[in-house]
Amino acid sequence: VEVEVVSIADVAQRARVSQTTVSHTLSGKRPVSPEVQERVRLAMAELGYTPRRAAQNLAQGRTRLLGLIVPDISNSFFAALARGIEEVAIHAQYNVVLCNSGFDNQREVLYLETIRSRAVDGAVYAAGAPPSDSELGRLLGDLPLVLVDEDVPGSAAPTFVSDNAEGGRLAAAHLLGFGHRSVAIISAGALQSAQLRTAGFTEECRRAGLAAPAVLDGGFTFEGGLVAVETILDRLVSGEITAIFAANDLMALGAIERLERAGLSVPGDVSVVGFDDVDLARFARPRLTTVRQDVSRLGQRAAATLIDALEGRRPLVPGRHVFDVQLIERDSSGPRSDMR
Amino acid sequence: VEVEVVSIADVAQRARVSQTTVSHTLSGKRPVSPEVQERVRLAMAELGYTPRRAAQNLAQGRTRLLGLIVPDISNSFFAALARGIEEVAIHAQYNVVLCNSGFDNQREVLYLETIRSRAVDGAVYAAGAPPSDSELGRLLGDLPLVLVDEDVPGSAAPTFVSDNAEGGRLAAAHLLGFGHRSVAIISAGALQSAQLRTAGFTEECRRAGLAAPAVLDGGFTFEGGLVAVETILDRLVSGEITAIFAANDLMALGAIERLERAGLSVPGDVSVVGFDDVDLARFARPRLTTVRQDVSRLGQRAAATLIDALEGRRPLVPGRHVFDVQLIERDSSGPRSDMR
DNA sequence: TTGTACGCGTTATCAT
DNA sequence: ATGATAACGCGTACAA
Repeated sequence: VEVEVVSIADVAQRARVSQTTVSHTLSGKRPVSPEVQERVRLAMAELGYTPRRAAQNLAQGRTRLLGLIVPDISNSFFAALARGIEEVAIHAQYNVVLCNSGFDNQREVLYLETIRSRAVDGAVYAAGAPPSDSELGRLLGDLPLVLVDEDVPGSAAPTFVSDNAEGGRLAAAHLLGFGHRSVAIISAGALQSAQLRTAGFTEECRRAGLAAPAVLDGGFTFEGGLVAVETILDRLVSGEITAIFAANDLMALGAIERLERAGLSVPGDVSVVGFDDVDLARFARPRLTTVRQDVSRLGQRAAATLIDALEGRRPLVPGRHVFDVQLIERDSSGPRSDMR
Repeated sequence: VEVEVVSIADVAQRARVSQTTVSHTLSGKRPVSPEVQERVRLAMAELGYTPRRAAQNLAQGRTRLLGLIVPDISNSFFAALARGIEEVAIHAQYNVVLCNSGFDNQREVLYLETIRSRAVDGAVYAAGAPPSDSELGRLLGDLPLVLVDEDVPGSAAPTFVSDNAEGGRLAAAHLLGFGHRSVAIISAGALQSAQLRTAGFTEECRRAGLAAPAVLDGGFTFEGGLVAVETILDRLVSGEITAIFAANDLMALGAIERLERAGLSVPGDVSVVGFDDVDLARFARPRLTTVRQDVSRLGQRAAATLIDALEGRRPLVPGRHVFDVQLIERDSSGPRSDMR
């Protein structure tokens, strides 16, 4: 079957009107008499006409497409974020282009370049491995951008993040309250969010007169959490370290896995606290004590702000929007063992 | 700061060449002398030129965009699917437009219309609530489409699915082997995949000379699994039904939740087998016995086939590609209690 | 090796 | 209320 492409000209001819009128019948941007409207609609139906997006895009100078850059869509935190963003987008008649960077800087740069080519009208950027300050500006030009979940130092884009430092403090207060005095932190590289969580936790420890906790790197992955625990296993076994704070739930679960494999019980021997409160946290056993972020609100607010700007309702103003977090006490944390 | 738009004409003028030469310097589709190339590249760099995708799209009649329609991106099965597809796409220099339908038929139709407007070059469709046969054809016209995870009856699109019936049989054989004689199935509405899983399971029961199991609906959600168990709680408590097969892991976890809430132990009192083997399955306690699908292979093969067709390498031919499944025995299933 | 000129399908401007 | 025509920015036959 040969493909026949129906253009607005075909419809116009069939309805015996101009292309202009066909266009306006569709957009409603100027009055069209009922009879003509009827003729046009009939012609469109008969021909099976649908306007080509590519042509509309060129003519209107926009695509009604939003870029969404996330480090890992199979991490359910980002999946939930994507869901919230897509939801808001579709209601405003935008579609979302999914960009999964895998925490890879080159990939993120690639996606940012895509964005610069005006393939999308704007972007929501959850950075996993952001380029340097100056590079980011160069890559993006003046394209509307909002940051979510992760600060990008030097960027003037509006930023939507959870109160990571407060989350760290809450986690610390919780563990300190259980009598833990020596805690290890599993953080993740250069990511601001992880650093803030670590900083908040450390600050609370200092306030309690304790030495700064050891900080390990787990790269935000299950595997990383597992390996991190391995490097301090002796101090865990000896009871020198009695609790672990992981900068996300995945690493916390990895940590628990390794602890149990070493015959250590959670929370009997070691308490573990995570961050995010992904679905996994509630299904895992022991159910994970963690700091909950309101992911969908984060995503929805970021997307709504971007769309408001694209629609000319409100310009994008620099600024950090910080969302409350909440400690969810479950079963992976408890009193220091020698205190029970 | 005012936005200055750089077009190919600006570059051409600055490099003192024609637009044609600029275009070919970029595409490499015809030779350009080294000196001229140098001049053009310099001009592009100085002006910060990036070709506009919208214009390229119109000129070339394509967008290098793939649509991906999934029922629920926050279900980690579909998240993994999306990841695999995006991975293949980006390597072939395509981007993915994420469409999350929420198992809502109207939303799916909306997305299919988007596709028809040639916003994308082709689509991967994981149906959650597909339109009727005839409607689908009407909606899509001749747009390249591949189906994944779910059959759509009446569609001629190449389909990539797991061997759902075999999965059902494996689950049944497993439970039958443990001595279970009365099992309930938690299925999901009109979805082909769920029906095939149910059919395979039922077939194996019949082969063993058993009555056909009761079939409940759980809508593929955690909540649905929970409610489904509730409706047969008495028969579970009485020991009349000793095992449950759920058509996906989420419903299996919901079922377990409700069972434990009712004081029934898994697998002590009731065995539960799921389907998919999402991440959750291995983290939940008891760790979930389930039928594993090779999600990433499914997604990758579907995407690769679509892209091959778009690049003109191989046309899309109707046909079902069925992928092997595998029973993963974990801790949520065991011998029938009165047989131990 | 390089340039000219047209087509892609729509929307915006200006005219009637 | 309707129509003619010019952008929009790029790719590419065709020409030189």
